[in-house]
Amino acid sequence: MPSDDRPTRVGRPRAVPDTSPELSPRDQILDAAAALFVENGFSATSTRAIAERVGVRQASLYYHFAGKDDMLVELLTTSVRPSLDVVRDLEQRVPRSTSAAGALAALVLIDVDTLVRTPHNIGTLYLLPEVQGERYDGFRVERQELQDTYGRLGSRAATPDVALTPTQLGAVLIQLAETVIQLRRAGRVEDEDRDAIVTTCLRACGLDAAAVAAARHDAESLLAAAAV
Amino acid sequence: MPSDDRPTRVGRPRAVPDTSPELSPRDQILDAAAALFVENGFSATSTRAIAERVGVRQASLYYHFAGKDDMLVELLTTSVRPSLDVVRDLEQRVPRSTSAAGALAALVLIDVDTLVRTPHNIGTLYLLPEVQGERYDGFRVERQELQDTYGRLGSRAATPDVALTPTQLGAVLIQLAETVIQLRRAGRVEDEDRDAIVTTCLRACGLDAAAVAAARHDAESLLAAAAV
DNA sequence: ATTATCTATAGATCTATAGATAATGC
DNA sequence: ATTATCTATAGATCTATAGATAATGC
Repeated sequence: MPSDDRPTRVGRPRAVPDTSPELSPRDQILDAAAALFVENGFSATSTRAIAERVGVRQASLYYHFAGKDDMLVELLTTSVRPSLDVVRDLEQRVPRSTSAAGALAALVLIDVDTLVRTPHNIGTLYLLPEVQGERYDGFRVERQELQDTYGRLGSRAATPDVALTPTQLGAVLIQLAETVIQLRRAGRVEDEDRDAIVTTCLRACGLDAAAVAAARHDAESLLAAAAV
Repeated sequence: MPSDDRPTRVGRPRAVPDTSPELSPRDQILDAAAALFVENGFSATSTRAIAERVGVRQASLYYHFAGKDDMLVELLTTSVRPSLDVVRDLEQRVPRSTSAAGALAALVLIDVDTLVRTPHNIGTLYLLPEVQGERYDGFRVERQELQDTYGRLGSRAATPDVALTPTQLGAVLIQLAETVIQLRRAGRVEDEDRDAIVTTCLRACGLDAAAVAAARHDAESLLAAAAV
């Protein structure tokens, strides 16, 4: 038989034929929702707009999701999760011999990289005012854990003349890492931009040029070891 | 005559008596809108909700504003304007003798201070996705001017071993200053938090502990001179 | 029988306009 | 006469549910 037979799906066919059948309908919806939430915000995005982008009728969304909220919840958690996983692993595995500054540099690299690679600049979703609502507590807890890790690693890396508390460092460092979100909004993010962010995080911890270079080197080995 | 006569106003009286007659109706509306936009976002805030908070009927808003958009435009511009005014003045007036690092420190201090003092944490409005729309071009131009100033002053202040371009520095420094927005979201902002931000901005430019202290000292004199 | 869609629609908004009304100002 | 409100409402949404339908799976 000719292999260009569309792998037919169960269920009533769509009125408009599926343009990306390689994704599950659920993932198609999430992708469309992400793009629209990022561009217009959550409340300004109607379920109708999401459905149109997917190519299904508005009501069909409710077969896959209970409502818009659930789409946002899922997008948020899948967006911190990768960083958080690597981070948990990293903080445990960091051998005594490795510099805290190296570990911090590795964390920033990973986090920035995740934010750059994520489709539709999903990182902006953190900034939506709706995410302050308790409906999204779970996500905010995970994000706080990431911020705390920044604070711990930053404090361990910091030179003695840095007066910031771990809490302050956590806030400042995660904010710095998220500069990449704004850069992406403005245009393409180059390798030099990522370097600039990593370096600045290390500078914030009081490291001088030589120490920054050393930390970046340590980060490379750490990440090479982590990549399976 | 007894002076507790309410200074009666022109126009039909409100159904519910005015709770803050010291503000013009226009300012009452802006204040309510600011609070609600910050808490719930722009699209999630209905004109009805704004009117309720003010204590007037929904339709009455349209006597003062053509629509929600116009409220946001006005809030945005009045929120960058103060920083921008001081900054324009500062950059011109900076005498040759003053250090660029001092000028940068002064800029950060002013900007952070503005963001801390502004009612309802209005700075968060920058982050609303709706503000990306061309309806708000004017505001974004002004903000870009502020960011460029960060870039210029930062570059002049930076030690030779700092590899960031002025553009990169501008993005990083303004992002750092705006850490205060997130801190305010989380709770009260202490003097130490502001210090932490200023110091980190200077560190980002490669300054060591001694240079940071010197720059902060220069900033004090600059600001003392600026305050009329 | 199960799955994934569709059509149709109820009910709840929400924005903006038209026109009336109740004050002060002249 | 002017000003700042009010009441009433049209028209356009928007979310979510009910129930029908057209595929595949067994």
